[in-house]
Amino acid sequence: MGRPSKARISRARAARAALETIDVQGLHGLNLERVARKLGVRAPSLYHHFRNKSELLAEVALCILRDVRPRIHKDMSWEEAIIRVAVASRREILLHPHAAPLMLEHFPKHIFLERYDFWASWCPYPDELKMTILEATDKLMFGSAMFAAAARSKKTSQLPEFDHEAYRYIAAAANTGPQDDEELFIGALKVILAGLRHYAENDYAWPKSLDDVVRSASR
Amino acid sequence: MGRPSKARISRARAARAALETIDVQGLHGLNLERVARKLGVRAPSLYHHFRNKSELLAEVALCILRDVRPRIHKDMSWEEAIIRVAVASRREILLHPHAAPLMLEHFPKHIFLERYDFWASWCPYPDELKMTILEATDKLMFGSAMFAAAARSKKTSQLPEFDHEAYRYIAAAANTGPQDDEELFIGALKVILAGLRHYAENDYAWPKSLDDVVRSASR
DNA sequence: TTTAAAAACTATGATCATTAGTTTAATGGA
DNA sequence: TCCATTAAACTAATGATCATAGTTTTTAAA
Repeated sequence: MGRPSKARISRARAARAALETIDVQGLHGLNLERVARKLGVRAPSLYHHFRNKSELLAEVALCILRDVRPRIHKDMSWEEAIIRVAVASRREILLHPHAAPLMLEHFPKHIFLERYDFWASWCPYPDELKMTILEATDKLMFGSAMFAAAARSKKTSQLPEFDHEAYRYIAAAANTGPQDDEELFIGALKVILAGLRHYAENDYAWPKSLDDVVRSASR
Repeated sequence: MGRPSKARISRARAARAALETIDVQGLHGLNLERVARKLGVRAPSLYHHFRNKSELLAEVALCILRDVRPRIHKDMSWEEAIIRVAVASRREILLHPHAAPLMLEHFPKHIFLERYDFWASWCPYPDELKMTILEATDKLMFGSAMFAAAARSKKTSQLPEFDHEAYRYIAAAANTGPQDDEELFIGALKVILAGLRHYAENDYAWPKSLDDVVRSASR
């Protein structure tokens, strides 16, 4: 069989096929033959569209993050918008828990540039704070999503089974707070937003001994 | 060659050998033969100490996190302690950037129980907030560490090269704030701590439309 | 109409995790 | 002390899977 009259593979279709395979079989269950078969071809044919497997996986990561479509508009507050974007991103990642580790190795940095710039133009805080806000919200989102995904992937809970007598403080905390992953995450985001409203105020005296930690950072 | 008079392999020594290999050759450069050779044995011998490669990798993850030894004591404030623990953990992960992805798949949950319980006993905020604080600080730490590690692993910067004219807001922000990874991270932590001091106050009116987001969380 | 590129194939190679079966040494009970 | 069992190494082989080489057929451009 030579070249078909119509191409059976495209980067996008291949990425979708790979993602579906990952969703069902897990990341370790993914191999090129499975993806190819889903497209009606054999494995080596994929090399006409991707240099190697890694490039296909990068396309999968892109594919997931492109599906993030938060419902935001300029009528809502900046704070609400940032929460909606974060929650939408987290949900999209958790739609494909087995694929989450791909985000780390194949993060498509460029697709967030536009979003970051939009945020930066909207954000009412001084320029010096903006990168800190991005660090706080974005990294929290990814951290939270990654670990929730890992737990779902392994079908375990994030907190292990433990002796509630031996660890009574953590037991008390776990029983009292939000029981839902996402609620906990939104709570954490709100703490950050609350912090921003006050962070710039002068009466924030951080312990002097902390200066050592900070100073040793920029070595 | 049969059984040697003294065992050449132990789980701990194997994990160290694997970690050193990963540090030098990267995660993809790791294979059992390399680890075995470092211990003076051949690959199949490792199977007397680990069920499979995955179990060895889990030991590596444990190995890294056990090395976290923050300098804290009850004389310092709770806030300072939490920053020191977070920074120490982040630094330890970044000592082995190629190994960072292992944290995700093989996170040894149990080793943090003790630490969590200690925090929970010290933390001056109400029980309902404690899990939220852990979510915020821990997930931020991991998210920040993972992405910094990924960037170092690939020898790229976290923010891609971009057109400073086209994205002038993000350019302005990037030029103004802290230039150092870790400083940015500490700033984000401080935002969280500042938020905690105010979070419980009643006068925090979150937009009503946010309720939709939160409600849809606990579905 | 000829030619080059594109897109598929089959066959093959290379790398690695893993298993099977063998050998030698330590250990612990008779 | 001797023997049986277990531990810890080995060599050899298997099987999965990524990747490349070389072939065939179709499309598209010159």
